[in-house]
Amino acid sequence: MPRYNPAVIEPKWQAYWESNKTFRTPEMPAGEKVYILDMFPYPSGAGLHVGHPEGYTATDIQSRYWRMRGKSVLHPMGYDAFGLPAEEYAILHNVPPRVSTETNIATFTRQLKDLGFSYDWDRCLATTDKEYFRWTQWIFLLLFDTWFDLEQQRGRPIAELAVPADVVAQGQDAVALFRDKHRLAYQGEALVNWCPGLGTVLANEEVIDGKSERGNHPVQRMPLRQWMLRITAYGDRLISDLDGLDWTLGIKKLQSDWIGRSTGAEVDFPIVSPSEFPSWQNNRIGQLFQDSIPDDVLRIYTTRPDTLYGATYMVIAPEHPAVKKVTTTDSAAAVKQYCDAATFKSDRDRTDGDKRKTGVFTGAYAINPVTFKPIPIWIADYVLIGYGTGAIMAVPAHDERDFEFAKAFNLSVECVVEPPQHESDRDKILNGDRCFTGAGLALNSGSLNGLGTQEALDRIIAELTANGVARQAINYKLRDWLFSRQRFWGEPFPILHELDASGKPTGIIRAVDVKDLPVDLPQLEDYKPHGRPEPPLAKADDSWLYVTIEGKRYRRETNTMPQWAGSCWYYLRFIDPKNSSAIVDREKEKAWMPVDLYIGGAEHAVLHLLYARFWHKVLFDRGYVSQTEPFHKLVNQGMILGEVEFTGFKTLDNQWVSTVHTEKGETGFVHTKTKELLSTVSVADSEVTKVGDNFVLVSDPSIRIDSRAHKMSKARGNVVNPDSVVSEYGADSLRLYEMFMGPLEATKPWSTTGVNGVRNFLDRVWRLMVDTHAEENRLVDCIQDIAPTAEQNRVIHSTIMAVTRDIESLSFNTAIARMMEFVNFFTKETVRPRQGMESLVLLLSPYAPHMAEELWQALGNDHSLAYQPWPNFDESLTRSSEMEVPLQINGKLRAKLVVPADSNAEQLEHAARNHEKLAEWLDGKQIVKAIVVPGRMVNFVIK
RNA sequence: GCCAAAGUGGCGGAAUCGGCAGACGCGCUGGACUCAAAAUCCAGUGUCCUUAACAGACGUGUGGGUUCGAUUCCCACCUUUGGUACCA
Repeated sequence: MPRYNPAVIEPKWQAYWESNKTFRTPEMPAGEKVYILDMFPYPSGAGLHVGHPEGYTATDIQSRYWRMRGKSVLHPMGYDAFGLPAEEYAILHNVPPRVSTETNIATFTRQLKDLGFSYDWDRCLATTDKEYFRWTQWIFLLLFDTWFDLEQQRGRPIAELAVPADVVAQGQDAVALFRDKHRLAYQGEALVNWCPGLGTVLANEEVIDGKSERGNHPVQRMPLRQWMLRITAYGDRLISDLDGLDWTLGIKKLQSDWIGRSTGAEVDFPIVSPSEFPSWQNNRIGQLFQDSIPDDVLRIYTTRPDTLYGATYMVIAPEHPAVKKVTTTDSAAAVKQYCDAATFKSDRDRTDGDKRKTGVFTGAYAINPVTFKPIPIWIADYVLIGYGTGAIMAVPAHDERDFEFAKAFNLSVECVVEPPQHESDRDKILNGDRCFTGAGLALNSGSLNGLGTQEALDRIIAELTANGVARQAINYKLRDWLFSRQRFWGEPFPILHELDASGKPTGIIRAVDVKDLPVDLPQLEDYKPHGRPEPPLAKADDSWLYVTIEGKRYRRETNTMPQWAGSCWYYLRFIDPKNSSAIVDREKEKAWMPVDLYIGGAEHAVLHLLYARFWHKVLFDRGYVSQTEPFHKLVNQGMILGEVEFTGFKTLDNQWVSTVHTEKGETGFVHTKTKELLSTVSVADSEVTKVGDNFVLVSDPSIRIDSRAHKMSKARGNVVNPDSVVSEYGADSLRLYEMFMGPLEATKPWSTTGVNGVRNFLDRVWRLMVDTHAEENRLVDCIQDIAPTAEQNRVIHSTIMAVTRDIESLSFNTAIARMMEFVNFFTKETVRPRQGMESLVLLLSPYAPHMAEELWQALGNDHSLAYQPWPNFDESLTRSSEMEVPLQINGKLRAKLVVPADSNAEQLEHAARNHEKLAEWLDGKQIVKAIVVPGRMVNFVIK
């Protein structure tokens, strides 16, 4: 047989697997199941990136391993294909997004198949498939049909929502609007990034410094009718259910911080004159705190109601509805100017860079409901309209932000929490010259005086609740999910807006009947934005846009769903991809869920995983899935960087500058002292050397050189294309290399010589078994049907043991190292027992499946090894009869001792005391203590 | 600023429980084979000092600590990477 040639072997086995449907998954698991899932890719025009095969190989190894261990394995692949790039491409080239998407999917599929992944391709799906998004729309309708019962903490059908009698009395339309307000999918006004220059709405990521990323046009924030999903209702469950998941603590914390639950109180501050206050207060006593905010108050949210006595001013967000109402005529001009400026800043810009506080006084005052004193109402953009009530009480003595603002605008600071004795700067704090945010004893706080922070908190909430001016409240940093996009290439909403005789919306909406799903996208001639903040679907023909049902005319919803929608439930569809009567068959769902192992990039740690968990919980509440959580174990693979590069810096007159004297300026790297712009120069390996911890120029060691791996990017020109790696080294080498680079979770640099190294290993495996000099298929003569020697057995069985253990703990790099040791050992053996060779082939098969199949065939087997039982090991054969034990004196290694492996502590100590090399160390010394760990070491403590 | 992860040879990395630091691979050096080269095979390869050799000292970002013994545990600090950004 000839030399190892992946270009021949790999297509051969890919064709074999495909035509034999080797990896077809049964409808229902037979015996134990395991569901192993990749985060499916967005099929971009650039094709597969070397980052993709990293996670995909890891899951493929797991899948192939568990098949050989006899489990039913579900291992599917699909495409997250709705989204912006296809639409941008359409605008640029006038190609319908569906066409470019299908081209890209074909490329991705070809590339994935070239890598030999064992997906059940019959289950492949794309979120853009009509039969798929039909069910995405169906789930939206389920969200639309669900309200959240706070008492029961679960979603229930909208029909079960109790409608108050006074609403019922107002008639059918009132009832409909009441229900619409409680649905998990509801319409609301939300601020969007409207870019008049581009004539479109932009995502937050597309806005940089208040300008559009493309074209640098100003972007304005304006409210627009949007579909929202009430994810906040599930906030508590999304936090508490993290407990049972096998995810890293880091990701769990990230999610729980993102949800950001806080507890505190809502408090009403009346906007009345001091003389009106007593009557306002009297009216409130004994009253229930209302959901709707009365006209004469500012409602605030605080986590520290115990500091209420220290509230010396109030701040409302520039977008707060009360701005117009409270602003006095004298302040009107300044207020308008400030608020207008704020609309041109995104949340991010407001907080970016220096944190100098800005604000403007409204001229108005509110009454502090505990001190009864009037306090000024300010407008400042450090208060966000989207959190809490969009208004705060400012307690500068005990909140850093308020303190900064108070100092900037010379507002009074009153200390109401006495810091503990050990706190530094106590006097300053008590004088209001420093801010203190910790817990302490209440001070200058009426009935709270002397109470600890927690007691004061409980007491004040109780008092104010009794007085009808406050109530306990919970808030989340997490906002309701803005679910609509003013884009073409997404799922249309299955929603109709009723029109009156003149064609105006009546405000009444209805869901498209389930039997009429899917609502397909209309054909459009032109995808370009039209200059109004309105979605492109509004340009569809009337035949698509308008619908008449039971004599009423409706206009279709023209927003589309965001890219997240399709990825929220694809893991369910893989279980039953062809089902035409349900999202997934309930029995199959019960049998296959949850996903046992989910591997993907860390960039989805928050949003995708949070959104999918939310949908899953709604499906659970409504009885469509059997478990509360979809993804049992989650692993994030690390990023693969480009090759390590050495970079030096030079001035314009070509003088080297050591990296010690460089820093990042606005337009590039500059000299620390002169601020002169420097050019970066790539330096060859041979021109640098390491001195101490740094690399320096060989020609001038005073010049330090930067050494690092950068993210792969087109601009830098360090992108590695998997296709070219496959054609040069083979898919098995690529797979093996990506697993050998280091731990799966780690960020690691690419290295072409490293790929060469694993290819070299595969060549050695080949030559271990195949006679490369023979013309025909022939094994080497060393392979014999003979029992392994004890030493060979030790290698065989300890390799099986280690590789098995490492595969289960996802430590693929060390598993490969063990197989290399195996090959190094047997290469030297002139007699190679067939059984040992077969074990190696099976161990290697999840990593390098093509080569393994080829060798398996060469060893005389006539069908695929995909379901061949995983080799067993006998632990007793891994142990040798003798072992080497280190001997230490005072913890330092001084000698080594060969003893029978089963020596006990006594024998070990005895042998150690008589070891001739230790004699010189022990001579004239006294052994104070002997530490003997059988099978490990001996240590004598001497004096 | 805050949160998280990580710092080990020339490089990527390894080291189940606190017990021989540097497995495995790359690179490098030498040797065998060859007319020669490639390929392959074999051997060596942390630093320093010394030696004919054995041996020895130092060594896992830095500084402390706990321990018979620390890459591993504790404290403080430095650096890098990723995330986050006034959430009251």
